[in-house]
Amino acid sequence: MADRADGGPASLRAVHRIRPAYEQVADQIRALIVEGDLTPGDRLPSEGEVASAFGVSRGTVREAIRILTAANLLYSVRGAHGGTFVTRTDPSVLRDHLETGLGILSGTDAISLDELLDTRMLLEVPAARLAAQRRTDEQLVALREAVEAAPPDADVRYQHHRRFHTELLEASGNRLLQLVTAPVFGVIRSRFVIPPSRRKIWGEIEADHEEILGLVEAGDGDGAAEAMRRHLVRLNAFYQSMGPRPQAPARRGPIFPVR
Amino acid sequence: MADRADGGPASLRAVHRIRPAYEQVADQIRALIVEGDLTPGDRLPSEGEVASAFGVSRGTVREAIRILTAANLLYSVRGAHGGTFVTRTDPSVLRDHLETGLGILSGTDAISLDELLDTRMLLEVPAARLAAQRRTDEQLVALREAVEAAPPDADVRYQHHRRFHTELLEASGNRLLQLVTAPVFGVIRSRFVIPPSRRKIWGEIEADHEEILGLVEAGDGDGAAEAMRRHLVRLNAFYQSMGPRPQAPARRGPIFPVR
DNA sequence: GGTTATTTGTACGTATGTATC
DNA sequence: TGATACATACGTACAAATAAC
Repeated sequence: MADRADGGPASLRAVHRIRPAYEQVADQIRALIVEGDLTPGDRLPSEGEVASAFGVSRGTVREAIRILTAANLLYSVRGAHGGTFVTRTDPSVLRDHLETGLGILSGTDAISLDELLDTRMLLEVPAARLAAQRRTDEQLVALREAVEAAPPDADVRYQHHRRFHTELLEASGNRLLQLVTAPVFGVIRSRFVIPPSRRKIWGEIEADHEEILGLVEAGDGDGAAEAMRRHLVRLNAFYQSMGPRPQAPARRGPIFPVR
Repeated sequence: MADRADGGPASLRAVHRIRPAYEQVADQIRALIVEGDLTPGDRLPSEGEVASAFGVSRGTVREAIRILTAANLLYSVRGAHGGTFVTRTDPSVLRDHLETGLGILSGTDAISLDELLDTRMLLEVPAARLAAQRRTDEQLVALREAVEAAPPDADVRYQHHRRFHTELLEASGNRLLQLVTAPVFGVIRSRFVIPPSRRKIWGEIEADHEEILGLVEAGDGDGAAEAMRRHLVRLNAFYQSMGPRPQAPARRGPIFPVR
C-alpha cells in the first residue's frame, strides 16, 4: 500500500476526527438556537432530561452548557424553579470577547499599535460626524455630563475620558460601530496609561472634548469629525512618544501551587 | 429596619452574588493568560493537579476549561502525553467568533441591517483608499485574479465577490480593519443571497470591481474610495429592495425526545 | 509490538440552593 | 415559618485514548 503519504488509505480519506460527546451536544443545541427552534427566553429541559435525550451523562451535558454559556447563548439558574435558558442576546458580551481577543493579539504582534490607532481613527471620526447629525437631547445631556464631570486631578480622570468617547459612540446611533470601537479603545488604553500628573496633556484632552461637544451640539457634522480627527492625532502622537506601559513584574513561585 | 428597599442592610450593601466555582476557576486561569503568566503553547498541569491547586473537583475544573476553550484560549488533547494547552492565538478564530456573534445579534434586532450596511461602508471606503496607497505588487496580482476569475454564471460567483473584498482589505495593510470588516461582510451575506440568475446585478458588481481595481493599480486613493462608495451604495440599494432571506420551515415533533 | 503510565473523557451519586406550599 | 420538591453545583469512580518504553 503506497497511500500513507496522503493521509491514509483511500477508504478512510474522508473521515473526520472523533469529536468528544460534549462538543457534539453543544453543536446540536447551538444549531437549535441558531436555526430558531429554541428562541430567547426558552427553557431547556433539566440537565438530566437533556442527558437522557442525548444518551449521555449529566456531566457531559453540563460541559456542553458551559460552552454555550461562554458564547452567551445560554445561562443557568439554580434552585427549584431555575433551569437553563436561552439568552436574550446582549451585545456587551460580544464586545468583551472582542476586547480580550484583541488584547491577546496585540500582545503577540498579530496586531500592531499603529493598526489599533489607525482603526480607531477610522471609526471614531465618522462616529463624531454621525453623532452631530443624529444625537438625541438625552445623549447631549449625557455627553455634557461626561465633559463637565472631569475632576481637576484624580486617577478617575481616565474614566471620564473613556466615558466621553463611549457616549459619543452611543450618540452616533450605530450600535455596531460602538460594539467594534469600544474594544479597540479598551486595548489601546490597556497598553498606555496617561498619568494624572501630566496636567498639560489632560488639559488638552479636556479642551478637545469641550470643542467636539460644542460642534455636536451645533449639529456641525464636518466640524465635529475634523475636531475628533485633530483630537486623535494629538493623542496618537502622545501615545507614540510614551512607549509601552511598563510590564508587571514576573510572578514569583509556582502558578499552580499543589496543596 | 427600613433598609430593605435599597437592596439589603447597609453592612451587606457591597457584597456580590456568589459565583459558581467553575466560573471563579475560569476567571483566574483567564487572568493568568491575559496577564501573560501563561503564554501561548504553555501546558497546564493535569486536570487533577489543577483541581487540587484550586481545592475543587476535576469536574469543576473541566467546566472551567470548557469555558476557556469556547473562548479559544485553551485546547485539550487526550491521551498519555496530552493535556490542556494555551492556544496560539490566530486572528482568524477571533474573526469567526465575531461573525457568529454578529449573526446572532442581527437575528434578534440588536443590530439592524442599516447598521451593518452603514458600518461596512464606513470601513471599506477608507480601506479602498489605503489599498490604493499601500498595496504591494503581490496584492495587486491577487486582486486582479479575484476580478478576472469571475465565471460568467455559476453559484460560485459569490465566492469571487467575497474574495475581491477580502483581498482589498488585505491590501489595505491593516489587519485589524480586515478582522472587523470581514465578519460584517459575512453577516450581510448570510442575510441576503443574490441569485446567480440576476445577471444585471452581477454584471454591475463585476464592472464596479474592475473600476476599483484600476484605481487601486493607479494608486489613486481618493478615486478608489469614491468608487468603493458608489459600489456599496449600489449594493445597499439592491439589498434593501430584496427583503430578507426566506426562513426554514418549523420543526415537527419534540426538540428533546425522551428515551 | 505489546505493556504501561498518564492524561482526558464519561457516568453516576451526593450536596446545595431556591421557589412553593 | 418550616417542609418539600426540583433544579443546578459539585465530587468520585471508572473507561478510553495515546505515547513512551
